[in-house]
Amino acid sequence: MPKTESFNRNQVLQKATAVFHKKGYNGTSMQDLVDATSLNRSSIYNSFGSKLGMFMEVLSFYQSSGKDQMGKELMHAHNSSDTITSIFEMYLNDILTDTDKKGCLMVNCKSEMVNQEPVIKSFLEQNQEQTLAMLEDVVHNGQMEKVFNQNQTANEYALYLYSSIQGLRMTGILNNNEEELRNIINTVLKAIH
Amino acid sequence: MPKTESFNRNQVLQKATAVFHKKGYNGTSMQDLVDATSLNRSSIYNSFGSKLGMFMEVLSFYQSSGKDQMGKELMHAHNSSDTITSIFEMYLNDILTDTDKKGCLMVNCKSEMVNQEPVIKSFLEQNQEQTLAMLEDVVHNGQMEKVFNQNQTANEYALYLYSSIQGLRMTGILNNNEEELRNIINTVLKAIH
DNA sequence: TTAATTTTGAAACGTTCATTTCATTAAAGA
DNA sequence: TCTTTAATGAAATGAACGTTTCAAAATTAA
Repeated sequence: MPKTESFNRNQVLQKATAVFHKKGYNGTSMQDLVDATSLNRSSIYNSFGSKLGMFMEVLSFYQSSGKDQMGKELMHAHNSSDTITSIFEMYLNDILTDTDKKGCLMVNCKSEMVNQEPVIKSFLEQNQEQTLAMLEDVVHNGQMEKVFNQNQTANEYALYLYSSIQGLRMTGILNNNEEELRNIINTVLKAIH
Repeated sequence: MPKTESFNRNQVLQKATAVFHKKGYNGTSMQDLVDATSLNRSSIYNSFGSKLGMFMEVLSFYQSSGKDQMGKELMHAHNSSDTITSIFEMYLNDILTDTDKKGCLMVNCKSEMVNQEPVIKSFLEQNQEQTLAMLEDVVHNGQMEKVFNQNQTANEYALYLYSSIQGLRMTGILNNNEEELRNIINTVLKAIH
């Protein structure tokens, strides 16, 4: 009976992600989203409920895109040292190809919205937990393989790496000198080796 | 002849800083600023030109407040190792006392506005240069005193520390566990010792 | 083909936005 | 005191905001 949703939801989310990423949440207007997605204003409200609702889906989309990308990158890693290097290489590549200096959507969102939107805060908390768990796993494996030191627990090193990644992403906004960024990464990774 | 400006400009800037810090640039309305400063709308425009003009002065105010604070902190530091520790202690203290999880105004501003407002981008670039120069100076002194290693140049370590500070400030938004944050700092500082 | 359901388009909703205007009030040097 | 300049208050500006409305068009199962 029903007419089914005719647009490609992922394509729409991709367009919306690009806008939110470039202009931030508060800097993005509904008109921006209408223009970018070529969707009708009503269709956006029918499908996403509100601007915030759409943004939540954009965050999820960005998150799972990042996971997919990481999954691919880590296919070629044969040990924990490779893995952690690949993770940082991925972020480095993101920075170097971010020609308009948008930074990381997740980091930007954290800085803009954690103290304003509880629902966003919750999302970012669970995102942080997931990332920390992933990093802890890698570090733990590396410590078992004796390629990482055991001066600190995998849990402690995971938080250090997480913090370093955020720092790298912030630094990359105003500095995209590959050599200098690689140097930061090397220094960061020395701590765990 | 003229009636002179009657309000205390620094007091006004302090109020305005609090608002921009809490809500971000795009999240702050002129009405918010009128309410916070108890200044008339016209007085704000007479004295600061525009919302962006006021924000620029707020950034300068925040920057010089930070410098003052750092100057005081570093009075008690007797060597380079003390100095760099005090710097990180200062940021840690900022995080632990930031009860409403606003983060760092400068970092937030970087993530929100670098790719939108050239005049803000320029300000942040020169702020970054100053901070890097300060850090490089500390590291250089420490290397001369042989309390820091010379595996990398003072310039390279300065960028690493700068990146680490930004990471710490971002991490502190969702995590204000003092022990865990101290642990990050210790790991960061191990790299240069 | 018909009935059900959704997408679409366009306009309008009331609110808020940053900024301007201007007459009034206040202060200081001449 | 008078003139000059600035601060003030309140209202208005027009544009943009997020959101809603609703009739028309489109699509599908029966």
